[in-house]
Amino acid sequence: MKKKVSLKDIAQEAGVSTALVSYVLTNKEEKARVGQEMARKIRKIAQKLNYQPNHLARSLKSGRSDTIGLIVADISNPFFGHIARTIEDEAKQHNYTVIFGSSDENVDKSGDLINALLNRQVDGLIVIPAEGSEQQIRNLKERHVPFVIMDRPFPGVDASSISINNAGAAYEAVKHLLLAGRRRIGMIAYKTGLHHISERRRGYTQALSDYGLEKEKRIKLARYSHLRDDIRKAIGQLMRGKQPADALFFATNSLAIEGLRYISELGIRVPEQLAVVSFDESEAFDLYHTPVTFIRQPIPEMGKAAVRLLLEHIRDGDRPTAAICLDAELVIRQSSAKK
Amino acid sequence: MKKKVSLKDIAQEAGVSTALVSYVLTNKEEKARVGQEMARKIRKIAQKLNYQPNHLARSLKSGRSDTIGLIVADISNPFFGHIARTIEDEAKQHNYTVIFGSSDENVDKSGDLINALLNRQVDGLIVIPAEGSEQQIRNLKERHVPFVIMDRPFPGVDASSISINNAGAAYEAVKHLLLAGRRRIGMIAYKTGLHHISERRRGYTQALSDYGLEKEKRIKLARYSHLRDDIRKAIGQLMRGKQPADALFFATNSLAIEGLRYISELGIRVPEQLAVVSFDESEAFDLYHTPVTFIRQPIPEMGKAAVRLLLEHIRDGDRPTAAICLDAELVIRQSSAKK
DNA sequence: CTTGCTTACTTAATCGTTTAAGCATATATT
DNA sequence: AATATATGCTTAAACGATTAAGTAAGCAAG
Repeated sequence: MKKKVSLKDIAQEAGVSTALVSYVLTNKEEKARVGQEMARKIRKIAQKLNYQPNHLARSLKSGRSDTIGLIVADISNPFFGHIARTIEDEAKQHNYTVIFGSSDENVDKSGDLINALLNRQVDGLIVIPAEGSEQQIRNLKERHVPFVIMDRPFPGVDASSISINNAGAAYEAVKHLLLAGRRRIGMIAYKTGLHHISERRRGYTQALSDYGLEKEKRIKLARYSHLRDDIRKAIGQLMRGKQPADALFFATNSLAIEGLRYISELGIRVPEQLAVVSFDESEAFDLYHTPVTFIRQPIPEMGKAAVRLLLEHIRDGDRPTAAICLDAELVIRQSSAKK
Repeated sequence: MKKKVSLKDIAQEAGVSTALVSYVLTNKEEKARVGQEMARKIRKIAQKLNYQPNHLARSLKSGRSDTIGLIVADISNPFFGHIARTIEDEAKQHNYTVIFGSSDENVDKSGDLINALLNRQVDGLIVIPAEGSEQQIRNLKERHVPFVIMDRPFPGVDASSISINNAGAAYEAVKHLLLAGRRRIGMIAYKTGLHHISERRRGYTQALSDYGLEKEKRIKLARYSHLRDDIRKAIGQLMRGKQPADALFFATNSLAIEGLRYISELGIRVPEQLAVVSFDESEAFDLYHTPVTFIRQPIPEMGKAAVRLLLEHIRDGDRPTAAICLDAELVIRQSSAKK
């Protein structure tokens, strides 16, 4: 790469010190009482040489990089992509840049990522934590790194977080299925200890028991690493016997998409034979022969809130933590129509 | 944020100079002839204090940031998300980090992004260029910034690029429709001068004329900014009259998804009444009632190739440019079945 | 004509790291 | 004994920018 133009080059050309150039180009001429003539000259030279400040050097001096680190599970998953996009936009509004990394739901990768981002001197982190990364989060807290957890708060950790009312949303979804006349409602979730998923399970369970159906609980779990096989097995189990499920509630969109693939293969009719509701949005839900009822998370609001809260933490290291909880919306379509 | 541990802190604790600490921690003890005893002591202290090198300072000194910049159109679009993911993984393999930004298919944003990334001293760029950003690319070349163009090469610019055989893939897709007995094949593409789209159009046109159907050309264009409306209008036009289209070829997945939504609304039967083929992959294509035939781009290979080529350019500023062109694969499913 | 205030700059230290060059001291070679 | 070599460390400059503190010249006031 061609050598970049530095303050020194401009200073040389103008016959002055780099300090003066710096004062002018950072608009501190008043304070530094730079001559108008000279200020104009410096600016002209800077323009001519196409000077671009070296952000690294500036950061080193100032201790601020104007960069935030984002850790998601997998940037190729549209849910996280969408989050990343809103964070990017909101960050840009505040003159921040985003560095990201995918943890792949893996604790070790997550730890490496956190370190890599911190070494690059990010001013703060937005983390969608992987299972088992609780200790890493505590560690951030101890080190007084400004950070915000998104999507998956840890109940035992006092940290700022942006999340949705997972239990409530799941409750509404299941209630909706019940009101549609379904009684044997299965749920397929990830096999994980992450709080957002347990909450969704809790909402499901609560709804069933509020309707006197606690005996009808049918939760099946799938491993992130064996998604396809586990889902097929789960659906196989739920649909077999004389009392097959008449509704399925999926805890995330990836579970639903994989599940619907199999349901189509099996020739199960939706919604006549089986109603379907899923957490999260997906383009695939629109194109399914009967558009899928789903729970829409307010992703743009979540992203904006995350960035704003993080910036407050960055600006004020002592800002008390805040757990922001937003509401999700049940979007009802044909896949959960009455029997 | 708590003050970070620096070389100075370690040096102080060990009672030596920072230079010595640096030699040890960068494994240059041999060269610098550091005593074994001392090396061990320094390493122990570093561990105890949990020293993490300041990447910014290192980069400032070395002139290398071990960071590559990625510019996509929109990270929330799964196609770009997928690309970003493979680039991230491949970069990590080589100890590089990725900073990204979404251009929104907008020249001004693209320019701002390029500058923002370069100011942050990225070692190189991978760019999926927006329409009209040709001059920005030329400018990169002039400034000797190492970069690789992905997905959308500019025919008039001598730059390294990774792309696919767009015309060939489109040709195969249309040929496939012709062999399936379709004769009134419409195409819906973006209204853009970007080469990859023109190439797809060229492939379509070529296939028609090779089969003696040049008169049957029906290309409709949609604006990125008015996707929904333009597609509805286009499909409306293609399907009306006594010679409605019996097949549709979509130039990208977002066009297809929007198009299929409307096709479902209109109650048009696929594939009986209308065969459908789309460029690019999508989960939605699997869940469509008749799984959609599509052209699969080799995204993982493209991402890997892009990173590798970029790293070669970074290592050797004089490396001649290379235009790598990969083949895409037509995945045939029911949406394009014989009439 | 000395003191003090402006104005318009420069000097120099600093951020954290790297690395060539220098400087003692000890040991080996002739 | 004089010289060379090896060993183990320190010094200091550099990367590019920021900024407090210093300086020099001009001018006004006492």
